[in-house]
Formats: sequence, C-alpha cells, structure tokens
Amino acid sequence: MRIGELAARTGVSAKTIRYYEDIGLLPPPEREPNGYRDYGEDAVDRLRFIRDAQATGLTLTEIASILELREEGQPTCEHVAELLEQHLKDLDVQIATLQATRDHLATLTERARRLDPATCTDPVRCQTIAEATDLRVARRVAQPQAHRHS
Amino acid sequence: MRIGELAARTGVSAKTIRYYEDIGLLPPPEREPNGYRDYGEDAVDRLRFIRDAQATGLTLTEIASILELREEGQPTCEHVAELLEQHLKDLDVQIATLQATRDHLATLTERARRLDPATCTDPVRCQTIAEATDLRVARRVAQPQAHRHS
DNA sequence: CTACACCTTCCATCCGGCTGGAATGTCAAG
DNA sequence: CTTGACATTCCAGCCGGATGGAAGGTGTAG
Repeated sequence: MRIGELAARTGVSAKTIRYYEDIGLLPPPEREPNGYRDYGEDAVDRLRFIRDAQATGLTLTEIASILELREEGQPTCEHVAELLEQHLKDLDVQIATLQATRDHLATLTERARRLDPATCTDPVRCQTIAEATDLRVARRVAQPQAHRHS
Repeated sequence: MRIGELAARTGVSAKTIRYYEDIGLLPPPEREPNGYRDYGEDAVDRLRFIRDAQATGLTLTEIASILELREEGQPTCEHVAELLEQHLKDLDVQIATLQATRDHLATLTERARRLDPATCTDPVRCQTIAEATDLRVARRVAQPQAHRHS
C-alpha cells in the first residue's frame, strides 16, 4: 500500500511516517517503479505498536531499540533488556500514580461540578484548554482504526 | 524557605521553579528584603501535585487551570470541569492501555533475557539508551522526597 | 491536454519543557 | 576584606516530536 493508505489506516500522518523512517523507526519500504513508497501489512502493525509503546512513555529512540530486538530476534544489546525491565517497573509505578491522581482529580471534578458554571470570565483561556484537551486525546489514545480524518 | 531548599525538597530544580513561576504555574512568592524568593510549605505540596499531574499526561497549561480551580474554590470556567472529566476518562483508557502494553513488553523482555547478552555490537546506542532511561525515570517518576541530587 | 489527488525531497519552523550561562547582588564564615 | 555558596534577571539554546510549505514528479479521469 502507499503512504496515504497507511496513514489512513493507522491515523499517523504521512508526514510523520516519513519522519519515522528518517529517524530509523520504520525500515525504508520498497519503492514502486515511480519511487512511491510501497508498504506491506506489517507496517500497520509496526505503527500501531509504536503508538502504543509511545503511550506508555517510551521515547521514539527507545522504541526503535525494542523494534530492533523484536524483528531480529537478536539481543542488540544487554541494555535493551535492561531498558525493558526498567520500563516495566516504571509502568507499575506510573499506573499506581495514575490511579492515585485519578482519585485526586475526581474530587476536584466533583467540586467543579457543584459550582456555578456561568461565571466563565476568561474565554480565551477556556478555548485554549478545550483545544489542548482535543490535542491530548488525539495524540495519546491509541486509535483502533477509525478516526476523524481531515 | 528559599528556592534552593524548595528545589532540594521537591526534586525540581531552582531553574525549573522560576520557569514555572514565569508561566504562571506557581504564584509569585513573597520576597525577602534582599529580593530572594521566600516560599511557604504549600509550595512543596503544589510542586508535588504538579509533578503527579504531569505524570498523568496533563500539560503544564492544563495543570495551571486545575490549580486555579483548586486554590480559588471557584469555577474559572466550565471547560475546566470538562477538561477534568475528560481527563479522567483518558486516564482510565490510558491505564488499561498501559496494562496491555506492559504485558506485551513483558513478553519481549523475557525473550530478551533468554538470548545471549554478549553480542552487544553498538555501544553508542546502548549508551544513549542508558542515558535516556535515566532521564525518563528522573523526569517522570514522582519523587517522594529522596533523590539523587547532583 | 489539463486538472487533480497523490506522491517525492528538502529545509524551515513550531511547541512544550526545560537548561546553560553571563552578569550581577547578598551575606555568613574564615 | 575576600571567598564561596547561594540568589537575581535575562536571553539564548537544546531536545523530542513533529508540522508547514515550496518545488516538483506521476497517473488516472474527463
């Protein structure tokens, strides 16, 4: 498939896909005779894996190492294994923190809800927040396959 | 207390504390006659809250809005409440995703561990990863109060 | 033919979140 | 008094992770 289709199917922009290739996160795909990139099904999996791993807080560089390990079935390096184990520990901590902060936020939310919502004095700020929220959701939540596709 | 002590007690650098003040995340503290910032105990709480909230994926701008809500007991804006509720939903999704990816990574880790660790061929990369790991831990995990304090 | 969607590369820019460093001030200890 | 640790402001730069846009090639449909 071409880059556009891959983008549509993963929710990752063509721009970003090329960028991932540049930084070594995606292997250079075959090219059609005209020079267009030609991806196989595996690229879809790989991109989804990247998105998920990214959502857990791994950097793109770290993800690249993991993918190397995954694809070669080879230990590129002892440190990759350590990285993974460390990250697992981090994840457990993070999950716990999330739960705790979730509760904290829940309290605040309740309070917010009990107060008069008509006193919005700063529409600019509000707008900013609304946008930020959208962005955050878009960038962090793993898209199954459907997406608002401009 | 002065900025240095606050930094030591929270694990947030003095530099970063001033930066937070600049962007409105921390209220400008009192000043000693000599101009030095003079913080109260609440600053410690506030910084810890910021770190936790940040660990859940909120941006600093979003955190600023929440803190405003928290401190004024006022609904700055309807959208802040929406932000919080949305974020709670996000958190639940995120926690689930983390668990799932955690398992995925655990599998990879096991695989990594079963393979020969002696074949490390790319020390530069390894170094990078090691550093990245340190950074990641430092920046994301909420410090209780102890920390490796350069 | 030409319009149009789609692809290519390349280079610049943006954003969030810091961080470094210069130039200067304050103050307690030796 | 000077030295040293700490503080101040201000401005520049960095990193990760993209994103924008120019300038151009391709290929099918009308």
